[in-house]
Amino acid sequence: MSSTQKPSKTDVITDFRRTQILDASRASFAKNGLSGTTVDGIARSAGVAKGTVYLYYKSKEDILKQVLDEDVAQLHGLTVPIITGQGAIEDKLRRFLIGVLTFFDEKRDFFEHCHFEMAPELRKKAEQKLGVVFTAQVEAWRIVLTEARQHKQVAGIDIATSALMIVALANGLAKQRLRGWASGPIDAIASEASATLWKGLAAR
Amino acid sequence: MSSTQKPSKTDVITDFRRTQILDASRASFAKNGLSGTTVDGIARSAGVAKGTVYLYYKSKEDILKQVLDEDVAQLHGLTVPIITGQGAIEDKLRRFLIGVLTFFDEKRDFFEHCHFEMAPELRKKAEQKLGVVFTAQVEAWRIVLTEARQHKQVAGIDIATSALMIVALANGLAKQRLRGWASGPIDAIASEASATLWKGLAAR
Amino acid sequence: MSSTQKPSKTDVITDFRRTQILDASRASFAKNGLSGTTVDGIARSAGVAKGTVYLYYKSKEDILKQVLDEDVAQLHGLTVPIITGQGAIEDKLRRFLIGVLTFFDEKRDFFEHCHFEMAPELRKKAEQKLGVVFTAQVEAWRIVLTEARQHKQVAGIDIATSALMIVALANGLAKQRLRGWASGPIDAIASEASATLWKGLAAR
Amino acid sequence: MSSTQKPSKTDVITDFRRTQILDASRASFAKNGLSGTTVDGIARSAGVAKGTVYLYYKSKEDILKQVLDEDVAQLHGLTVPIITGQGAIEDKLRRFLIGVLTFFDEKRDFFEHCHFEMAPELRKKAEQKLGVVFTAQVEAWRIVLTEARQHKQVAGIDIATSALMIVALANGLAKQRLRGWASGPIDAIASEASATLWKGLAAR
DNA sequence: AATGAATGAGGATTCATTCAT
DNA sequence: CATGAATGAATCCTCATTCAT
Repeated sequence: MSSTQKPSKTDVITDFRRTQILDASRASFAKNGLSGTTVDGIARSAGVAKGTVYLYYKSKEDILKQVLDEDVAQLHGLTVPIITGQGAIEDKLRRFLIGVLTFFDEKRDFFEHCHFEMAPELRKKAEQKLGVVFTAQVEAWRIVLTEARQHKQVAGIDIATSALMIVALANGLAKQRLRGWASGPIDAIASEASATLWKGLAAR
Repeated sequence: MSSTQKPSKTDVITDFRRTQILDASRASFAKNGLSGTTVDGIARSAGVAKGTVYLYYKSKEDILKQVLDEDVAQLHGLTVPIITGQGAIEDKLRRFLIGVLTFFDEKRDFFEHCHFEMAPELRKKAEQKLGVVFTAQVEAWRIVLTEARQHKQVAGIDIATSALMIVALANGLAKQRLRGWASGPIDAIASEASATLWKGLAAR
Repeated sequence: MSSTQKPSKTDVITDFRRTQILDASRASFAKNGLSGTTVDGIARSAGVAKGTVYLYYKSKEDILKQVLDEDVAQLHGLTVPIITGQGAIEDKLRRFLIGVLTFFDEKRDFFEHCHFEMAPELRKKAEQKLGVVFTAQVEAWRIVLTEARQHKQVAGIDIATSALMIVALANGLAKQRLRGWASGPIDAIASEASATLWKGLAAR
Repeated sequence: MSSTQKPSKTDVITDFRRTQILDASRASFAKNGLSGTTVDGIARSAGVAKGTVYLYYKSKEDILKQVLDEDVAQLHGLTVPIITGQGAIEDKLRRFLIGVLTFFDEKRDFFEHCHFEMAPELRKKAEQKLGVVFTAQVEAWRIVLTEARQHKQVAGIDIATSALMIVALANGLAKQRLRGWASGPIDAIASEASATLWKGLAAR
């Protein structure tokens, strides 16, 4: 009986349109870059008229914000639970790397490529949002590592830097792949890298 | 007395102007992004008239190419010699990280931020150039690690991935700093990270 | 009831706009020359915004092409049927001169004046198109004269040059008028010139 | 001992420069059209610096004026003396056609092609100048024909139109050739056309 | 006299946004 | 709700002209 149980037809259409437009936009941002993407093109891809786009988003910038928000949320959901969840650290490490690499492999161009074509103010905001995720990742790792040190599992003196390293390595590897400078199966790379990293981090 | 000792006045002016314009452009690309940078703005920053910019560079894209070329060359010169040079691997690791972090710290926004606002074709070229440097770094590390393994200094089975990890970590850390998600003195981070990484890579 | 009877409103608007813009362009090309014509000016004359011009024509050059095509077609339709149609040759001659003179009198400046301000490649194309009409005129006259010779109506040995003369005379007279070096009623000139020319061409 | 006998060195240089620049300009106007011709290009072709051009001509328009003046004078000198000179009318006709066709064959593109790219005011002036020559031609023919009629050599009632026809035919033929729509030796065309025209004009 | 670096007005074109239908 | 025609600000680039050397 709640309003969420009986979405009006209008709501359904609205949802449909918003998704339609957002998907087309994401694709275009990834393919053509931010300034290479035109509202005309978005409308055409989405199969609606240009004016319709403005019924659902108030500007091109607004569209970009939504795309970013969705992606940031996805990245967060895909990685932080792994860190804070159950399991051996080395295994978490491996699964974390897989998560990050998979996410960026899927986003391909968009995330890295278009992120920085934005107007200064928007860029700042976008970076803050993405920064929140990375900071969450680092923080989650810091907690995990701190606890592990108490169990003498890890040796590091500077836990904060260790946490940073993990996240940095994950993103660095993702970027290499993104740009095509490194290829090969994600699993293999994640296994190898997590093993090496764990060896570096582990006590003794 | 040779002609190289007495550059013509024209040459001096040309050099001066090109530098003047390139510096203004680099700053603007970093601050405003690629599409946020206008030739008018570049000219104003450089203290010359719009037309003057076109006396020295044939288009906005041409300017960007020059900026990229210079930066890529600088990154290469700043990092590869460290890897191929003399010294203990752990020390090289530390100095390599310092080199990469320093470079990107200096470039601040530009390199990462503007790199991806480019037109698709130009982007491809820029990535190829940057890719050459990263590939050179990875290859240099691979050679160093391979030799080290022959001396039983490193344990890795998959040397290629290890080399990739080093470069990825360096760039990942650089990016974190670039975006302000990680701060602190470069030296400290580099020392800590290289120690940990070396522990992971070293034999035994 | 067919679709041709009920053109969509869009079609009507499109037709209207294209005509509106083309007319303004033709006038400006005639008055100010090719490089003296600005898209801004065309838009102002046509009573639309600059951007609107680009909704209907993809470039200034495209507009010029359309103007030329229309005019070339008109010239063709106005002259060739006279030559190939029925009637005494002397009468055709007179009517042909009238047709050509009338056409250029109407076009006033444009046709002759702006034709040659074009970029080399476009100029070549325009000349080819106009050349097609003139060649068609010459060829039509050649056929008429050849047949007339078989009936001993004309004396000429070199029919090809005679045909060329007719067309050249028509255009030469048109140009004189166009530039204001010759005035007077078209009919009088056409009558006099065709009589003289026919006397020169006719047998005996 | 007059000043014309001992031109100062400066005068010689001035003359040389002016000729140098004018020749380069004429060539460029012919090849690239009026707006396709740049002062930079003229200077380069003439082998001088851009600033030097402005030492001898006060503007691009000024250069064009000079080129036109020279060409108009040449056309005049090449045709009017033939008409007013000695000889049978039919022969004069032939030689007149040859003169006009030769002139335009030599000028090729320039005269016709660039004449009309000019700014309105300049165009008017240029047309006036050229009009003077054509009017002079027409007037010279009118005098010749009028006298001939007194000797019962020509039949025409409307001598003015006959004179106009001659000049129009000459220019019409010249244009055909100019644009490549008619080729063949000038002499043959001139002979054939003058014969036919004379037959049309002559008494009986 | 000659140079050519510097200028900046001017013009073609694009595209985000609005609004009447 | 949806449309797409219309808008005009913004941007890149050209080139005639000037002037310090």
